[in-house]
Amino acid sequence: MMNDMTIGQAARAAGVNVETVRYYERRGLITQPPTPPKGGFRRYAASTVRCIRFIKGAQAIGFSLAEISELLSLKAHPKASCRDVQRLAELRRVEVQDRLEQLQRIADILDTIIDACPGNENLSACSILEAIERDD
Amino acid sequence: MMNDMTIGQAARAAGVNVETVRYYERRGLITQPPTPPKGGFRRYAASTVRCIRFIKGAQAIGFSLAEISELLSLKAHPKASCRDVQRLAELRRVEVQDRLEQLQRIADILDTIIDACPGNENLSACSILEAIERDD
DNA sequence: GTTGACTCCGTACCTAAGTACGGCGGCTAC
DNA sequence: GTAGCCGCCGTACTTAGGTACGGAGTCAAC
Repeated sequence: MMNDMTIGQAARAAGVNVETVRYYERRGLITQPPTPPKGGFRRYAASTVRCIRFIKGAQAIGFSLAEISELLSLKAHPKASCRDVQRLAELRRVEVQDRLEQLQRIADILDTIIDACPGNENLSACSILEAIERDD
Repeated sequence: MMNDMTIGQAARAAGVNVETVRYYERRGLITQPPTPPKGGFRRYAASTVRCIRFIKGAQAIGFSLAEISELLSLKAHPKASCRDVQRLAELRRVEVQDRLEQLQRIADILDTIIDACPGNENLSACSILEAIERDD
C-alpha cells in the first residue's frame, strides 16, 4: 500500500491533474497535509486519493463541487443521518428530471423542423429558419 | 412601425439587455449601424430586432452562438441551401440525443441509490455514499 | 438652461471547474 | 556535483454568454 505519496503520485493514483488536487485543496474539498517540520515536500495519504475518487464519482452523476462539499461534510460528520444524503440525491434527481424534460422538448422541436424542411436549394422557403424566427 | 430606434429601444423590443446587443455586435452576430455623420446616437432598424429574436429562438433550442453565427451566415447568403440548415439542425439533434441518454443514465443511477438508501440515522451504512465511492 | 435619462466606449467582472505559467528551491540518480 | 524532474506558490488564463462600471458626451422635457 502506497500510503505516503507526493502530490504528483497522489494525483496520478486518483486519475487527476496535480493542479486539480491543489484546486480541491483551495476549495476546501480535501485537506492539505502539513509541510514536514524538517522541510521538504508534503506527503499525501491514500485516504486523500479515495476522497478525490469520491469527488469524481459524485461529479459523474452530476453533483456540483458545492454539493459535493456538502456530501463530504456529511460524510465526515459521524452524527449525520443517511437521510440527509438521500435528500441531496433526491434534489439532484429533480434537477436531472427537469433538464431531461427540457431536452426532450428541444428534441421534439428539432425533429419537427428537420422533418418539415424540404431540404432543397431554396433557402427562402426554409421552414427551419421560419420556425426559429417564430419562436419566442 | 418603429423602424428607427435607439439601442435601448431596440433592446427592449427584442427582450434583451442593452449590453447583450452590444455583445452581439462585438461577436459579429448583428451589424452595428453607423454613427450618424452629424453626430448623435446610432439608429437601429426593426430587422436588427428580428435578428436578435432569431438568435434567442435558436438559443432556446440549444444552438450555441457559434452555431447561430453559421445559421445567420446561411440566412444572409442567398445561394445557401435549405439542406445546409437542415444539416446543422441534425447535428444539434444528435448532440441533444447524446445528452439525453447520458442524463437518463444519471437518473437511473440516482433512482437506484435513492431506493437502496435505508434513510436512517446511521450514516456508516449509507449505500449512497458507498455507491459514489465505488464509481470510477 | 438645467435636470435626468440615455448613449458610447473600453474595460473589468461573473460562474464553474479547472489549466497553465513562471520563478524558485529541493530531491534524486548518475 | 550537477542535470533534470518534481514540489511550492501566486497569479493569470480558459470557455460561454453575458453583465456591470465609470466617465464623458448627448438628447429631450420642463
